[in-house]
Amino acid sequence: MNITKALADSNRVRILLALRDGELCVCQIVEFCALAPSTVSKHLSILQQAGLLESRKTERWVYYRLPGKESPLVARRAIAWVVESLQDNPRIVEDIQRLKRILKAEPAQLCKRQGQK
Amino acid sequence: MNITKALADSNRVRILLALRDGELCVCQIVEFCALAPSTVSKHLSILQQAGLLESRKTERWVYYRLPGKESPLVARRAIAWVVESLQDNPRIVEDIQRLKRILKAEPAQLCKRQGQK
DNA sequence: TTCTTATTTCGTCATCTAACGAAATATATA
DNA sequence: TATATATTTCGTTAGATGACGAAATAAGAA
Repeated sequence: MNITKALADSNRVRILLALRDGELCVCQIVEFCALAPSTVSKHLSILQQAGLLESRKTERWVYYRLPGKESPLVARRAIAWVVESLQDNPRIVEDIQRLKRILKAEPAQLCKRQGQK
Repeated sequence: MNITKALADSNRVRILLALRDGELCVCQIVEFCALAPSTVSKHLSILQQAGLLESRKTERWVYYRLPGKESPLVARRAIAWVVESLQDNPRIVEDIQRLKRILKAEPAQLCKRQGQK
């Protein structure tokens, strides 16, 4: 099934957990993952295809978020399982810390235009 | 993580659901999957490695089963999710029907020695 | 012991996948 | 208009994965 394949890559799982506290735009996720934008874009598309992410576009930026209460239960349960299973994982805990730093320290660095607003 | 990778292959997921009603020996799983024994053995080992299966050996036969209540919660939740998500899936429903036929029709055909007992 | 059966391990091959950079697309600014 | 920024699409490549058959291992039965 789509969902299990989407969850089989660790970078994709990390992205899901990074979105736990709210949406992020692609440049922020790219910075978080430390991967090429094209690679991240592909990961995001696989997650969205599986119903594990939703997105909205504003001006030049695309924001991704976890599916809301209207979304299919299968996907939401999968995410719930991932979050419960991994939120105490050392790697993930460190990820979240680092994400907070990224968001605080350099909002203007990531999306250049966005920072100026 | 191990579990998500183990769930990423559809034959492995089918095996998990086939074990929902109780343990099966490898020959029965081989028949069910219609794959080479070596392939099935590898799948079973991956599932067991991930904590999604347990096994016991009796005489010449190895029986695999879903993890019991003593087993780690993470694995049991993953299986619960898989079962809930897929038990109504047409392919899986057909799988279970076919499994029942396999178990009834040719117990002696599968494991030759076992059938004679 | 030798033979049969059940399962696993190993080596090989074809296919899948994640990574990248280059180019295409979209949108806003100069 | 041209330029800059943000994201996606495409083509390529290295490495992972699933399939098989042959051989190894385990455990009775002849």
